Amino acid sequence: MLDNLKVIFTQDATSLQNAHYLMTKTIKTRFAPSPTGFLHIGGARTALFNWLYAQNQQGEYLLRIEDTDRERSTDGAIDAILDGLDWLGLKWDGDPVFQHQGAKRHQEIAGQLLESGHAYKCFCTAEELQEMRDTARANKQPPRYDGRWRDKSAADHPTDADFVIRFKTPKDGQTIIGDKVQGKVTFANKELDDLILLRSDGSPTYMLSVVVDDHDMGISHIIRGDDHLTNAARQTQIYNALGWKIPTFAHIPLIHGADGAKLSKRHGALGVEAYRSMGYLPEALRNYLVRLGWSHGNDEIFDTDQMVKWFSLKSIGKSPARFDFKKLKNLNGHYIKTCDDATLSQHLRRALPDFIDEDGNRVLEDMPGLMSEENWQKLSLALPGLKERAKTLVELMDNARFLFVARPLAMAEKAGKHLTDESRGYLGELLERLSHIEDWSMDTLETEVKKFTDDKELKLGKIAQPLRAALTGTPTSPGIYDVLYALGKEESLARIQDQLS
RNA sequence: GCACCCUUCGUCUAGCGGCUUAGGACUCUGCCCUUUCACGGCAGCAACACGGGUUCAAAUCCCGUAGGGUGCACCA
Repeated sequence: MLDNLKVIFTQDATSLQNAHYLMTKTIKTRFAPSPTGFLHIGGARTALFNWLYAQNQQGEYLLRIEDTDRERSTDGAIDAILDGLDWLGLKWDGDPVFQHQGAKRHQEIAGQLLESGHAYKCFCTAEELQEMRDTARANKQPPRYDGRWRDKSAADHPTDADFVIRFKTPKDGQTIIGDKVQGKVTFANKELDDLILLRSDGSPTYMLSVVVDDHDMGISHIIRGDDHLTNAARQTQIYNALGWKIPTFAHIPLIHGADGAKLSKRHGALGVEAYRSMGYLPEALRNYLVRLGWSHGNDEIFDTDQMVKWFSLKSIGKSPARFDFKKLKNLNGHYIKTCDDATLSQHLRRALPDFIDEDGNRVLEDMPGLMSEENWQKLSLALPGLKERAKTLVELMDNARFLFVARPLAMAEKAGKHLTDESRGYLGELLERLSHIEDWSMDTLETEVKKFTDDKELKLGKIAQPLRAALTGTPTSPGIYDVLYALGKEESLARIQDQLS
């Protein structure tokens, strides 16, 4: 920021104004996942809120990978997170920041804190610390570091032992955080012990790195899960020790599983890519997620523009929400229905190879092999009818199966019931009429079939059901004219013929 | 154990002292529409955790109780 300023100072007045604007007005949010696993649903919502707030304020939304724990961070997890955000449409501004790359700077700041007397060397061994915690617990005391090296002078330090750098938290008084969601939250300083800034191998811990990075990146608003609420107090103390401006906090409540407890595999603790594989649309997931904790009156369905326009930290509630697949599904049905065919096709192609059910089992495994370009064409003809009645892409594809199966069709029991001697007779006559149709369009087909039922003085159901059975082998399907049309004349006639003998 | 946070229909929530016989959405049930399924339309079931205050008036403010959650690592 300072470097930028210098450059701008040499330029004209407009730039100077811009610089001032940058210094004081720019809203910057960040999403800061740790790459130790996939991007789960809670993280996705945190990212969404950060993204929405930045959009709403016309600010920036940055991505920082918190990989200071080199042991547990994996490239696979990083890819999964980036891919997940991309799919959800929560593209970050600029390049992602990798926290471990700032280690030097973090160490420098730790040194600064040491010099200014805000931190100290602690020579405790792991065993000592464990013992400390055990005794505390045995005495029904909170397990905390007792500060035994806090006031030791350099003369008392061993020369050949490993040490960590600890932050010297204020002993008395309280730390107050003003939170946009939680309101004013007060912690007694005696509740907070001296946290570690630098490990014995010299590597910085999360608590140090976040503060330094958020400061250096110019983050104005920290929106994250409320599991970080106590961290906010600790971080506030570090900001104060450094004399840095404290960013605005907004700690959002967590998402629980359907049973009210922690998210389990069954109830949403899945990577967002799992939702893609279950056949959910990103806009549906976004819409569902934004309503978990945030509201705009009685509104339920938002397109992205509306979300951005209406989003505010003020309207975020404080109580945790439970994850409910039923509602997600309903929303998904809505977005499938309203999605244009071309986009829907792309989603289908992308997700089809990985389709799973809600238990995570692979489904429709034979479909990818079935889907020749010709079949995708066929599918696109049937899409308008198909998307009306599917709540997930998996369901949609499953319902589309009749398009691709080979003749003669296997007949489901409930479908076969419609094929009686009587109905076969009608089908035969209808077949004759259909074979003369030149213009195989939905309108013509409808006219022709209606004419047939009029002539015969039949209820439409009398002929539609047997026809459906013959054409699809199933008791349910899209509208019968949709089916005839998508199948095409040749295939339709052949399928009817198959059932006559 | 200690600290902090939370508590309106089964679920997500509206409500921010009187407009409330507490509204919407999902789920469920019934009816209508109808070529099946789905959509859609209509109707119905269903909640202010409990106990004290404050006030002319409380789901809304305060205090307790109970229940739930989160945090308390050389993880992030």
